[in-house]
Parts: sequence; C-alpha cells; structure tokens
Amino acid sequence: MEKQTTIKDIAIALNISTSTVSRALRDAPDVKAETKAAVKALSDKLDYQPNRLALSLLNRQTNTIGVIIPNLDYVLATMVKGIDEVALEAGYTVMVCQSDESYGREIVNTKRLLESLVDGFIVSVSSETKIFEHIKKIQDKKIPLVLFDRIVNNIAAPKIRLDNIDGGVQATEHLIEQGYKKIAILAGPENLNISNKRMEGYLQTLKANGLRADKGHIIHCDFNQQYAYEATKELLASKNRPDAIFTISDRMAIGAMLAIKEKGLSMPHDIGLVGFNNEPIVSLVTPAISSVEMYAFEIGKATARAYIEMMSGAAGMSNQEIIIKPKLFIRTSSKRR
Amino acid sequence: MEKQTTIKDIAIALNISTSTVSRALRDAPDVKAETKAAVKALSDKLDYQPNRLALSLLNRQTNTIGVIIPNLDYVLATMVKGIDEVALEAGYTVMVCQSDESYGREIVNTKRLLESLVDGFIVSVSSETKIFEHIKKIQDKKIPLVLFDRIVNNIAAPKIRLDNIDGGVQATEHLIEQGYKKIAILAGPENLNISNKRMEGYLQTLKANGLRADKGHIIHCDFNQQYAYEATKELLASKNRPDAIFTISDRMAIGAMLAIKEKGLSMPHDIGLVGFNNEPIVSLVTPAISSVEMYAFEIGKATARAYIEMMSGAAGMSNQEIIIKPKLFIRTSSKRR
DNA sequence: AGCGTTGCCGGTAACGTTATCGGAAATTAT
DNA sequence: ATAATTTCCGATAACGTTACCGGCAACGCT
Repeated sequence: MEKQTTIKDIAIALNISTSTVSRALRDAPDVKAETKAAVKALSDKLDYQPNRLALSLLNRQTNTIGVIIPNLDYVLATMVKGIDEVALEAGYTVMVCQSDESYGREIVNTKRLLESLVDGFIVSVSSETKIFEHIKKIQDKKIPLVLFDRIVNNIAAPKIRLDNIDGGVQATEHLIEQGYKKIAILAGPENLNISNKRMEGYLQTLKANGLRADKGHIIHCDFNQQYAYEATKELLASKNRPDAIFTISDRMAIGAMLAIKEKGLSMPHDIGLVGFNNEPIVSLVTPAISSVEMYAFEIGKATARAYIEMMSGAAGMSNQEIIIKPKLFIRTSSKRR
Repeated sequence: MEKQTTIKDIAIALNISTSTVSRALRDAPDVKAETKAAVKALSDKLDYQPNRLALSLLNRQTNTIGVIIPNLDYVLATMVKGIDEVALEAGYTVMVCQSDESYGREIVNTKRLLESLVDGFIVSVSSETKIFEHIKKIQDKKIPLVLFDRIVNNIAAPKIRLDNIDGGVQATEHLIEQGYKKIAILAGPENLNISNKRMEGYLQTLKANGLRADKGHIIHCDFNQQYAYEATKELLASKNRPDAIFTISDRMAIGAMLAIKEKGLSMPHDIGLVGFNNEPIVSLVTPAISSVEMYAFEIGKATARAYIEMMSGAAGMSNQEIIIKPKLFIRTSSKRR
C-alpha cells in the first residue's frame, strides 16, 4: 500500500542508472561484478519485488491464464487443481472466476479479464449459457482460448473433455448385463451438452440391446440432489416403475438412493443404481454406488497442457479435441450377478 | 494476442488527442457532446476495452484481491464463493491461489501476488505452515491483510473465523446429553489450530461433566477419510471401546461410519457419531449424521466485507476478530433419546 | 602513436492511461 | 468593440520496467 521499492530507489541509492540496476538484476554480462553485487545486496535488503504490471504492460503479456468456470463443485475443483498444477509449473499464474452458473456473471467475468489482465482463456461454460458472443469475442481479438469439460460445439478451439457418450454407454451396458430391463435416467438440465451426451450413450445402448426407453423414464432435472430425490420418488411411484436408475452425477445418485431407501426398496436387488463422477463419497455410503470415473484431475492437466502448447506453437491453434475415456467402477449398488 | 484497440487508435482515427478520447470515454464535462458521441461510437465499433494494467500502474492499485487457500474442499470452496460474491459486487477482482497444503507453494503464491498484482491479501494458511515470515512480509510492506478460517494467532490482522471451541462444546455436550459416556475424538493434524480448538471444546466439556478423556480416545490423523476409517477400526477393536465418536470433519465422519457399519455396530444405539461442517452429504447417508454447521458461506462474505472495510477506512487496520457461532444439527446418528 | 576492440554504463523511448496545466477559439458581458 | 468568461481541446509528465543505441574509458595491437 505504502510504496513498493522500485528499481529507481536502488539506482538513486547507489548513484547509478536504472538501466544498470535492471541489467544487474537480470545478471546481464555487461555489468561489472562489483556493481552487480552492490545492486543485489541492496535489492535484498530493501526486499525489492519487480512490478509485474510494468513488465506486462511493456511486453504485452501477463503470463496469467483466465479460468472461467460455472462453479466449484467437486469435479470442477478437481479440474482446477489439475490446471493449477501444470500452469504453476510452467510459470503461469491462474485467475479463477466462477460464473455461478449465471450467464450474466460469465459475461462480466469475461469482460473484466479481457481488460488486458490475462493473455489467454480456459473456459467451461455455465449451464445457463446459450449465446456465445462473449466467447467469440475472445477469439475475434485473437486471444488464445481453450475449452474444457462443458465445451461449446460451434466454436473452433482446442477442446478437452470426457467421452460422455461412452460414459453413458458403459453405465447402461453394465446395467443391462446385470439383468436390469427398465432403466431410467436422471439427466441434467436440457441444454447442457455433457448431460445430453451421457443420455445419448444411454439411448444408443438401449437401442443396441433391443430395449426401448420409456418416455417417462427420462427425467431432466437440475444437478441439485434435492431435485433428484423428488424425481426418483415420482419414478418409483409411477405405474411403469423402473428397475434401475442411471444418474448423470453422484450428487443425484445420492438423492436417488435416499428416495429408494425411503420406499423400502433394496439395491441392487430391487433396483440398480449407477452414478457419474466417482466422487470419493460414493464408496463410503451403503450400498456403495457404482459410478463412472471421469478423471477430472487428468482433464485439468491436459487442458493446461493444451493451453501451453497453443501459446508456444505460434502456428495457429490446432483446434484438436482431446477426449478422455471414462471408466465405470462397479460397486454394490448395481452388482447383482 | 494480436493487438488490443487502444485509446490512441481511436484518437488517430478521429484526428483528436488521446486526452480528449480519455475524457470523452469517462464522460467528462469539458468535451463537446458531438465529440463524445463520435468517440463512443468508434470505441463500440472497435470493441475498445481499457487496459487495466496501464491504469493499475498509474494509480498504484489493481482492485484485485489475492486469496490464498490451502485447497478447494467443500468448506473452502464455499468460503471462496462467499468472498467472490461480495468482492465482485464491490468491484474487486479475486485471484485465488491454492497452496495445496504445501508451505512451499504458499510462499511461491505469496511472492507472485506481491509483484504488484494485488493490493491486498485474504489468507487461510496451509496445515503445513509453521513459519509465518511470508505473511509478516505482507504486513511489513503495509499491504492490507485479512486472515480467515485457519488464522494465525501471533499476527495482528482482522480475523474471521468460526468459534471452533464452541463447535466442540456443542457436539460433545449433545453426546453427553444423549447418554454417551466414552466419547472419542478424531482430531485433525496436530498443528492445525482449528482442529485443536475443536478438541479444546471437547476436552472442556468432558471435564465440566466429570468425564475423563481416555488418552487412547484422542486420535490425531489427517483429514483424509481413509485415515479416519482406519483409525475408527482401531478404536472399535480396542479394549476400552468408545460409545461415541466426534470427528472434526464430515469426511472423517463418513470414514468412521463405514468402519462402524463394517463392525456390525448400529448408530445411534451402539455408537453415537457427530461430524463437523454440515456438508450436504451428511443428511443423505444412512443414518443421517449429526454435524456442526460452520456457515462457511457467511464466513466468506464476512471476510470480504472486512477486507473492503479495511481498504476504505484509511485509519489503520482495526484488527478486529469476527467470530461466527456454529450450530449443531442433530440427526439420527447421535439421537437416541 | 594511432587504431580498433572491449568493458561498462547512461539516456531515451516505449507500453496505455489519466491528471494537470495551459491555451486557442467561441461566447457573453460591458 | 473590447474585455471577461466559458468551452473545448492538446501537450506533457508520470506509473515501473526493459530494449536499444550510443558513448566514454581502458586496453591491446600493429
């Protein structure tokens, strides 16, 4: 707050020019060893810290990555951890902004970071976001952009995401193998790509196995576990009661589990249950819930790596799509054979 | 990446000076309406964004808060959300850096942010941090600092934290009221203040009720649920088996629950269980786990408010300590009367 | 002795913005 | 018509840093 020590302070104190101080600090070859020593000693004593703002202004780069995410739930926090780890290693600073699943806040965040605070973006869009002008604006300004997890299809950028369809396939195939016939799905919000892809895998697999999805067995609801609980209660009360439920998040799986227990049904006997994300919690409840691991930490790391690659490879963004394969972890909630 | 539109571009295009453009954009009174209109039109067209770096350099303030946290678990993520909400509202940008519970990374993060990137700090120290020179350095430079959650005692700064002792008291009193006599505690890492305070409340309450804490009933272990599971198994196998367990986090409570069930004991009959944090998950497992709510979101908001107050009140930091009262939520796992 | 070379350092401009001052032109008052 | 005021705008410096250029010594070479 007061006044940071600057290169000028050192220069005046030693009665030399700022240029020389600057060179001395960077260990340039054309500075006398003696001078260097004096500069370094004083800089240590005054606890000099270079002013990154001045540097960034000069070089037109901040070495900062703007990360925009919809929230900080388990999966995204894990991904951010992955991004952070790789970015820090490579000398980047990360600026995380949550949009809180709000389109408006996503725009505000983008705008702020665009004020020359970052030299690139890593974005996962909010579930509310249906218009992508703010994302396109980033690209119009030729600012590097990487999309991850909740990607946007009609934007050309490197994308790192889970193979969500495959996740849906693995979960559904497993349930069918276990002999379940009437498999319901608790899908997420309607316009959410990841949710729809998981459902696509579910539908594909049903079809491939000659099963038909009852329309009443496809429920769109928010990620919230409360909604999942309510939705499951309705499902279980319906005429055509499902004998298995696939939820596209673990939160929802736990909500579903609660409703199932309340109804007095047993897992995996009466009803099979498979969740998504493989959060630590699923193996700690009873019965332990089968879940699709999405390797969030790996996705985070891959995302940061793609970003770094894009920054170094001046040769235009490659727009590759990295697709991580999920893996179903089978537990008690769905294993009846 | 290419080149952002600057005030200069607009000035040249309209054949006026940069000063005039600057004033026009800020709606200064001494600019002709006509000129203003022209400037604004062109600035919109070119999608001009002011360069915050230049501004920050000039004003010696960034309007950015550096938030340093040990990790992004449920509690801290919630607190960050609270900070974020208040800070955004007040026009601040937040830079979140995780130290990943590492002393080294905490120092690196502090150092980076000190390079004039932020004009104040909000810090929760890592569990590994025992030396606080890096924190003191912040204060030596007269840079505003607020501590929250995992605070540091011998540093004078505004502090916002939970009344951890009271949390321990509430949990323990409740267990005693329910008739439990041999109450064990799964405490966190030894040098972690919040963990010790919760234990202090536990010890106080035992003493006040004429109970003695068996040394074997006080277990220090990492926050990790796996450790809690192992530790509980040992507890249950010991000669002097406890009839209740108080864990200082919900993660640990769930680990404990798992061990209890495995042993074939029932809650709340054979064993009472109380956790800490009141994470959503505790009400979704069976039995639902009693837990101490710590109002993480409120703590986050109060922290940001304290920061803002400190920034505005030029009259020295007040160094007040805001202490949030926790509240025990009683659920099945410990209610046997 | 004169020349080129090397070692070391200082001055200047630039990054994008705004505060401050000063001044020309236009308007009003006398 | 002249003075006084207002309206509007431009030039400059500054924030902290480094790249670039240039220059003065001192040294070595012929």
